[in-house]
Amino acid sequence: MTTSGLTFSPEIEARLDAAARLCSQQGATLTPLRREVLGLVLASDQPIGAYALLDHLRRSRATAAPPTVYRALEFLLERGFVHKVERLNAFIGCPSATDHAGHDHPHAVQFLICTCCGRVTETEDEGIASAIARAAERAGFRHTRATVEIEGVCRACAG
Amino acid sequence: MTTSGLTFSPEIEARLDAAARLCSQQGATLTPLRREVLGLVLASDQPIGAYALLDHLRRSRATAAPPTVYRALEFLLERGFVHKVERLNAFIGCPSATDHAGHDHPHAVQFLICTCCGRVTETEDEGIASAIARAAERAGFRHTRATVEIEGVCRACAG
DNA sequence: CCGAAGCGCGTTACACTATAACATTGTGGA
DNA sequence: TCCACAATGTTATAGTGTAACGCGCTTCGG
Repeated sequence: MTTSGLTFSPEIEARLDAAARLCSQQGATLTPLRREVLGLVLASDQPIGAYALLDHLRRSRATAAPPTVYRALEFLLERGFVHKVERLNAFIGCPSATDHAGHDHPHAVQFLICTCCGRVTETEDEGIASAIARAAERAGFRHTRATVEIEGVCRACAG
Repeated sequence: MTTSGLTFSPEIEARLDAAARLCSQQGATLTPLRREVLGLVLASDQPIGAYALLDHLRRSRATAAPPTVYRALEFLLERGFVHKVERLNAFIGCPSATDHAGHDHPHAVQFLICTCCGRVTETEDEGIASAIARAAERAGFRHTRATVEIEGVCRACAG
C-alpha cells in the first residue's frame, strides 16, 4: 500500500469526485486532506464528532491535530458538503450537496435525530421553512438561517 | 451585608418567587443556590454561559465549581425555567415559565438569535410547531421535541 | 530570476464546555 | 439511633474548539 490517504466505497468516491468538481467550479480545491475528511463523514452512518474524525484520520496521517480536522470541516461546512448537528456536536454529510450541482442559495434543512439508533436524516421541508420565514417577519426579524433539529424515534426504531 | 446569596431587581425577585411557588407545587425545592443561578440567568440581557454564571456565582460562593452551576442548570432546565441555546452553548431565562403557572406540556419554543446585538428572544409559534409535526409525521418520525434557532438581525439592530 | 502574497497545512499551546466519581452535610422517617 | 435521601462540596478528568506562529508551495508582477 503506497497509496496516499484512504479509499472509500465506490459510491462515496463518486460523491467525493462530484464534490471535487463543484469545488473547482468555485475556484476552490478539495485537497487530499479535505477529501479524506469528507469521505470519513460520508462513510459514517451516524453523526461523527471532530475527535472521532481525528482518530480515523490519524490512521493515514499520524501527525494530525485538532486544527487539521477543524479546518477541513470549516471548508466543508462553508460549501454545504457537511452539516453540523448542534445538539450532538457532530457532523453529517449533506446528501443533496453532491447530488444536484451548485444550488447556490443554501436551502433550509432540518434534521431528524433518532434518539434510539442515533441516526440523523436530513429533510428540506418547505412548510417548516416558510413557517419560520413568516414567524421571523412577524417579529421584525431579518433571518439569515435557521437550525432545526427534531428529536424523536425514527420509523425503523418505532417498528 | 450578612444576607446570604445575591439580591436582584424587584421584577426578577418576583419571578423567582413565582418559580419557587411552582417548584413547591411540584414537590421540588428552589434552593438558595438554584434561586441564585436562575436570578443570574434572568438578570442577563443576553444568553449567558455556564462558566460566566460560575464567575458571578463565586462572588457570593467562593468555592463554587462547574458541577455547582451545571447541577442547578439541570434542575432549572428540567422545569423549563431556563432554556439552552445550542448554537451558543448558553442559557436564557424562559419568560413564560414563571408568568402563567404550570403549563404541563412543554410548549415548542423557538429562539431568534440576533447576530448583531447578541440578544435572543423566545417565541412560541404555532405555525412552526405544526409544520414540524407534519414533516415529522410524513417521515414516519415520532418526534418528542424540536430545537429551532433562527439567526438574523433583530428589529432594533436593523433600524 | 527574485520577492511579495496567499493558501494549505503542521505544530504547540491553550480556552472553553461538560461530566464522572466520591465525600460531606443536613433532614426526616422507621 | 440508624437509615435513606436530597443537595451540595470537592477533585479530577473528559470532550469540544481556537489562537498563534511557522513552513513549504504556488503564482504573479517586477
